[in-house]
Amino acid sequence: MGTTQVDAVPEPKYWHLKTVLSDALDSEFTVGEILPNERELAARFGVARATLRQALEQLELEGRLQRRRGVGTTVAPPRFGVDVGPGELSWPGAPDDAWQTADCEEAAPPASVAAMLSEGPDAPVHSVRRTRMTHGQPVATEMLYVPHASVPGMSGIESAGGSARGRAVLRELHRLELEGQERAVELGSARADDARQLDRLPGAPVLVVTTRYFAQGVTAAVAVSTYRADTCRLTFGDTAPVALMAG
Amino acid sequence: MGTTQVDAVPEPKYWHLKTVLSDALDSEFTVGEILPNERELAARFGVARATLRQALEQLELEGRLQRRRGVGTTVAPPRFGVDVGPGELSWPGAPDDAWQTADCEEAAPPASVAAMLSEGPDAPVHSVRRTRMTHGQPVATEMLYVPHASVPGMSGIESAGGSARGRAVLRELHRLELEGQERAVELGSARADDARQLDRLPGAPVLVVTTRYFAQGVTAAVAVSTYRADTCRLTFGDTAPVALMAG
DNA sequence: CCAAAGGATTGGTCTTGACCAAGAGGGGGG
DNA sequence: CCCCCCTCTTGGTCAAGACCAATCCTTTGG
Repeated sequence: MGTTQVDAVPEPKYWHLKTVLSDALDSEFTVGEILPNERELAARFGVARATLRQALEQLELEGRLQRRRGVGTTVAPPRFGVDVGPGELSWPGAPDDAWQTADCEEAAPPASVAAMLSEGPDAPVHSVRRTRMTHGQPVATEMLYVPHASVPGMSGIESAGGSARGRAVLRELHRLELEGQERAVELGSARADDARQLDRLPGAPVLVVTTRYFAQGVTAAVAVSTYRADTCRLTFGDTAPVALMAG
Repeated sequence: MGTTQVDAVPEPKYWHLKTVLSDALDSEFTVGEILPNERELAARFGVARATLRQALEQLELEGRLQRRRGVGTTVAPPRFGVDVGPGELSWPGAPDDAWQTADCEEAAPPASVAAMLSEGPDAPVHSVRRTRMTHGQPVATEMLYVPHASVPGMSGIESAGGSARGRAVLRELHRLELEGQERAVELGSARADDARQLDRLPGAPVLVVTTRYFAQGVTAAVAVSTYRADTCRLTFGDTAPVALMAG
């Protein structure tokens, strides 16, 4: 009766709260500033802490907030523009933006990767792990799967694992003449080991970039790169002009 | 004392639960099959419903599950491989995979887009909305922002809004000789209007692809494409061989 | 025979309250 | 003066229960 007809589709509280907080972040807070703690915020907005947390989780997913246990919730800086193209294997690595460490073992690749390898799912592969740093922060961790057949020059040699062997595999790969690649991006949640590398909790949202490199007609390597979705915007190369035609 | 030393870092219940469910999905369920309802699952595993839901949300984020209110939770099919490159504007649209409808208005672009336009943030732009369908399902919705200056041929003409005008803008754009593009992918959460187009709830995780098209040295158009993160794997072109050099 | 009404089912939202674990910071002992 | 330990703060996890909203399906009435 007296109520205006605004509530045709009632908005969830956490959704409205997210909007309010988002506006407040734009107008009343600066990057790095710390917000009041969750209990106080919940009280201030007159909602349960669980509801408030639902709003905060949304904002964290969008990269607006950063939360750390024992510390507090801070306003996140804009996402890094992280260049991922045309293929990390060919990327020299600019200063303040480079791949670090490259451990290597003989772990079997996951089924989804094994299916891409030309040598069959049981062929031996090198598994090289490396981590990408930007502005002093880890933004990605990658598993590179290289069939032994792709780098025959070092098979059997350098039997020790670790970063020395990993770098050797990468060196051999760079000698190959890569003919092309296939690439896919999808959303995932960080496994426990990836989360540790990325300084996040298990299950944190990540962008998974799967790159398949071709050489001499076969799959020379498969890279599965896991980027922090909260801090990264993936960009694709510095736009060498591409031929586009009219429809 | 008597406890074995397994619990160095106790695993959250929802995380363990997610693993158990994930394994069960692989071995005991088929795509499309419906799971027991949340209350029963929670009882079966001896956890609170909130905890069970936390595990289900993770699995949904990973595209393993699909949940619909009033219906139930079903096992999701593998993600679609959706081709997004080298640029939707140049994509003819295969059968069963096409852009539909193209409504057009004069809405002002968001600040992040306005900043990319060469004509300044206040220049008039066409805002074309279209939706991409795959296998009968909506997988993406896009807002295309085209400065009036980019399509002078139709300024003032076809003053009516709607899909006719939208298609006219697209037609004019195809006549341009595009010189290149910049592209970025990031994680976002669906706004209310996007969620409606994608048949999802507001806040659903989406992959936002921002493409900037260049023509004659200026930004001819900016496309913001919003893909359902639960059902899509973004792929980039059918791999025209790329020149890669050795390090 | 079809359409409207109504109830049962299911996931979505919200509350209250409790405890746990990671950091930060202060105070005391070496 | 430095380092260790304790405590406090903060976000993370978990429980139990209530109600809401979308959907499906049966029943009822035309």
